[in-house]
Formats: sequence, C-alpha cells, structure tokens
Amino acid sequence: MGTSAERRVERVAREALGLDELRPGQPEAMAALAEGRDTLVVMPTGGGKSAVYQVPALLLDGPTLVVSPLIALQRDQVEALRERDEQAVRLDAGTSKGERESSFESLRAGETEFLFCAPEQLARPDVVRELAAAKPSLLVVDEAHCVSAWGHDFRPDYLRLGAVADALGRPVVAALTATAAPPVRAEIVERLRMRDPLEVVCGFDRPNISLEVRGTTGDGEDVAEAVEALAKPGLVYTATRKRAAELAGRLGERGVRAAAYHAGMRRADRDAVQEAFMAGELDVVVATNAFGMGIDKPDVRFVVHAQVPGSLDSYYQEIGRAGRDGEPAAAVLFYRAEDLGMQRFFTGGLPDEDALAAVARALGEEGGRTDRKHLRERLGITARRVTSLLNLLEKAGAVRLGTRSVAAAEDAPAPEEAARAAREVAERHREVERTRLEMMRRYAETRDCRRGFLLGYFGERLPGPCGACDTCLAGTASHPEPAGDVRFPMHARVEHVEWGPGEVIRREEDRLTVLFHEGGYRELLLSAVTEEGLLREAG
DNA sequence: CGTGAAAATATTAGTATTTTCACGGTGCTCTAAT
Repeated sequence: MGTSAERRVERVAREALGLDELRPGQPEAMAALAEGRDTLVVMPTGGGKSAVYQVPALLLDGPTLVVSPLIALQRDQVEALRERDEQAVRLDAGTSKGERESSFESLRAGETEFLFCAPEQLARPDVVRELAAAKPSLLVVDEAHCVSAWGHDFRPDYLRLGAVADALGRPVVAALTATAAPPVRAEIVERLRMRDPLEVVCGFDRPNISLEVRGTTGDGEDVAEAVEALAKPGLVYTATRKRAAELAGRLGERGVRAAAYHAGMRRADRDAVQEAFMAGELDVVVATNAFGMGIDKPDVRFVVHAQVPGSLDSYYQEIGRAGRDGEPAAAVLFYRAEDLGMQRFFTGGLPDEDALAAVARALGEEGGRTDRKHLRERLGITARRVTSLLNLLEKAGAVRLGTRSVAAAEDAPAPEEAARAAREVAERHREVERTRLEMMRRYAETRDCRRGFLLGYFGERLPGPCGACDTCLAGTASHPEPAGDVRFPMHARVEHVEWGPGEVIRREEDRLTVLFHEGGYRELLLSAVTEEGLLREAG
C-alpha cells in the first residue's frame, strides 16, 4: 500500500528507528518531506511527531535544524537521538565559543545530522551565517503553534523564522504541532513562508476524555472539593500564580499530595515538582500555563481548569494532557463569566500611535535602513517594545524586516500614516483575539454537545452527539446540524459583506458560526443573514 | 475587565462605606557577582 515514497520512508523508519508500524498520517508526511515538500503536521502528542522529521532527515542530503521553544525539550530530544547513536547537538546562550565552533564544523563536515536551538539563537547573524554554510536540507519547527501564540508579543523571534528560512537557502520546512485550529495553521504557513505546503491533520477527537463544565463561586473551595473526589493523578490549571499556590495549599490541607507550579518559582523547585509528578510522588500539580509543554505522562486521569483559559486552542492543548493511555479521563472546567475579564486583559492593549510614528520617523532619519539595536538606542525603549512596534509596522506594509535589519518599504507612507495603519492592524488583531475568547465563552455556556462544539472549532465534524459530555448526559444536547435546511451547511465557504470570506464551522437550528479569514469567529443569526442578504455561499 | 488591598471619606467614637490603585502569563538571553 502507499506510494513508492511512502514505502521508502517505511523502510527507513523500520531500519533506522525500529518502527515496524507507522501511524496514520506519518507515512504521508514523511514522504512529502523526503521529496522536498514543505509540510504542516498536526498530530496528537505521543502520535509520533519526532519520527515524522527524523526519517526524512536521514533521507535528505544535508543537516537538519530543529527549532524548539524550550531548552528542556531540546535536551530530551538530543538525548533520545544519541541513544540511537545519531549525532545531535544543541545551541543556546550558555554554549561556549569553542563548543559552538566545533558544532558548526562537524555540521558542515556532515558528521552531525541534527542541531537543536530556540528561535532566539537564529536572530544572531553569526549563527545564521554558520548554519547557512552547512547547507541544511530540513528546517523543523517543533511546537509550531508557538509562532502564532507567542510570536506577536512574547517571543517575537518566532515571527522571524520565515526570514531565517530564506537566509538559510530555503531548506524544506516541517512545522509540527499537536493543536492548531484553521486560523493558527494559516498563520504558521504564512509566517514560516511555507511554499505550497501539504497539511497533514490527524484526528482531534479524544473520545476517552469526558467533558464537563461546572459553575463556580470563584473562592476555590468548590474546586478543591471536586479535585479531592476525582481519581488521581491529575492537573489543575489556574489563570494566576497566586491562585495556583493558594489552591495547592488548600488541597494539601485536605490530604491530597499536591504542589504548585508556575514561572515565578525557582528553577530547582519547578524541576522538583515536575519530577515528583512524573514519578508518581505527587497526585496533583496546580499550575499556570507554564506547566505542560513536553509533559508526556500517560496516566493523567483529569485536567481541571479552576478558571477559563483565553481560548479553546489553549483549552484543548491543556486537556489533551489527560488520558494519553487511552483509559477514561475527565476534563472539567470551572466557569464564571467574570473570569473572562482577566483573559481579555491578557489579549493586551493597543500600541501608542506616537511611539509607532517615532519608530517610523527614526527609520527615515537613518536613511531608510538600519538595525534593531540602533533604533532601540536612538529611541531609548526596550528591545521587546521596538520589536512589537516593528512587527506592526511590517504588517501595515511600512517596513521590511530581516532577522536584524530594518528597512523602509519601497513605497512607505509618511510616519504618521504608517503609524495609523499599524494601529489599525493591532486593532484588527485584538478584535480577532476577542472573537477567540468569545468562542471560549460559548463553549462554556453551550447546551449542545461540547465535543461537537470543540471539534467544529478545529474544523472537524462529529456525526452526532458524543454521549460523553455533561450536556449529552443531561439530555440537553441537540444535534447541532439540522437536516432539512441546505443553505450554509457545515464547512460551506461563504462571503460576508463586512468580514469577507470565511467557512461555516458550526450549524445550528437558527444560527451559524463562521470563521472569517480576517474577522475571526462570528455567530450569525440565519434570519438576519437571509433577510438582509449579508452572506452568500462562495465557490 | 475584575479583584483585593489600602486609603479616603462618612458617620458619629471604633466602625461602615466609597474611592483609588496596582496587578494579573508564557522563556530565552545577557550580565555580573560568586
């Protein structure tokens, strides 16, 4: 079965990695990469994402560069490769000059196949130069949803990876992630400048995870009581560090072996908590979203959210850490409308138009070409702020950015005009973020099948109510797709007078949810849509 | 946007209400002192 390329990757998987049987999606993705096609892979953790790039890496002539967000994840992967006698090295801020040089040398000589680093390393021109000289054949972006989730404000070097790929001479690009809704996938492809990419999306459904939403008073007592009663081990997510510490304490008082985990703790303490949890010495970790990436503990029996997260993307990512062994597990969300307020805060404020104009003006005064460091010093603002302002100006078409270089766009508008356009970009972005939060609210408040809702969000369809969520059990879940009306069915491509093109991702009796490419997720009443002629089916 | 602590004001003597204000998440990196 399969194409000849698929048979070839299957053979390499068997001989080099000892994999007798490939999982759904793997052969297809491996074959595409081995044949030089950019590929985006969305596959659950534990579904064999590492093998997806390791097999083509061995088939393609030239080293493989793996971009991974956390040093801890890089270490794990390097270790796993070395156990199989593959040559793998890592690069971070702590790597000595001598080590760096010998790594680059062995990479150029073809003695090392894999190099791991964080995107920040690739913002260094010297690193990019050395790597380009080694002529990498494959660029892997692991946890690729970080491009969209972190690139805009938190770790802006994620947005520069497309430029890095160009500077490296355009190796084949593999983007891997466990969770990405359609707009996130589109952004990954755009930002990494992937060319005609193949998208391999494996099923999102995790039927062994039951779904439930409960109301909460917000004082934490109800959460503690519920957690005490659940089968262990499990995870509890909170929106703040303070609440994580408080809830861990409360659970301790009830005799539950629990500990807090958040980024404000000392490194050693964080590591100790994670190790104790992995070793089964802790029953519950109460954490902020700092906990989880790279955690692959098969027997997690529940993931409780004491407060709503900011999007269904985050939510699904987090509950996906439950029940990896396939045994029953529970996802319980404690919901209170007030908690959405903090998430709205996290979606961020709008940039100062004066600051945007100042950046644009400074660039002009530098002769339309400079670098980030220069701008930062000239304007006396932090590196992060410069980057965030530049990113907006770039999206507004006023500047062009390399990894370090900054250039005015060819027909760049006047600074004030550029600033206004950039602010509009930020406003649109924030608006879309808010529609994502709105989807989180609607998930929590729906009376229909929650699994159907979740899968619809990720662009998939569940044929009927799942029977394993609270609304199904309570009997309020209806089939979200009425049979009779054929207008605007699930997945129909549509066009709205204001929001432009989009796709129907949810179809109810009297309303539609459409994901617009530019406007985010919107709920539309069918009656209004038809009477006013706001929406039409497109191609 | 919502919360909770602290300060200011109000009511009537040690406490009750209103107003103000700071704070809230994710990591790599680089630097300096040990």
